[in-house]
Amino acid sequence: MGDLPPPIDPNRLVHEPGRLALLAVLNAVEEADFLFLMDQTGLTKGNLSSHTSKLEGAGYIEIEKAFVGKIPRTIYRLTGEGATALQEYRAHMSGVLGSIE
Amino acid sequence: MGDLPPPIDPNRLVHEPGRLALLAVLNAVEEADFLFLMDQTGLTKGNLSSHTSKLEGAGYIEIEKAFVGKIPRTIYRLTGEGATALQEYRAHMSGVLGSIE
DNA sequence: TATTCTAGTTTGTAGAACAAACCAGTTTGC
DNA sequence: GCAAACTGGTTTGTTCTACAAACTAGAATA
Repeated sequence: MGDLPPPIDPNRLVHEPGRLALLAVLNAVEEADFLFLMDQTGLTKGNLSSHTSKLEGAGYIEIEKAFVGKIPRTIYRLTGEGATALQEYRAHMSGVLGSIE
Repeated sequence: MGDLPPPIDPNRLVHEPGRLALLAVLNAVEEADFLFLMDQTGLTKGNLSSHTSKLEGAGYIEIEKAFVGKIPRTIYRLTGEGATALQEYRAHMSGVLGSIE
């Protein structure tokens, strides 16, 4: 059964499953490339690209474009702001889920 | 830091914050009317109406329209299916959140 | 009988996720 | 050395959906 829930108002930027997956992966590894992120999140290239752009725009991740030899290689990292947002999301949703049942 | 997260694929019908709030409230009280739900969830009338319709369409809640004297009174209840979906969502998201940090 | 209140539903719009198409550059096969 | 295929993405277009505003039917009020 459970108590009445607290106000539910998660950060929508984090709440979206695709982006949550991205942030969670980057939180775990702290550095990843495009293919690794595709593999881990199950996102298509297009979605991964647009989600990473959105997260970069929010300052939650940073994107570093470099070359390894002649092959372009893009590295993604969580920023401090992104880590904070993820932790806040986690705390918020833990509270919500805890009120259920 | 945290481990790599498990596949993240929450039930979208439940994941949407407005509907999650609705389900969580109904899970706590097991019966509620329109105004109580508006108050508890913070949803506007229009959104509450459309979210309840969607949840009813999914079989997650039942809507009983009755009259108290001459005033129509609509009662909302969680169904067994809805309770199951909510518990599954809770389990899924708990696993995801647990993998963070 | 006109006005307002209650309890919703319907409608219109703006935003966002998603997949498909596209693109620049590189490697491989013939 | 030219074409075809692969890498590593970005851009574009469509569909879905949340949201708020406008609407509605009936009841109480004045």
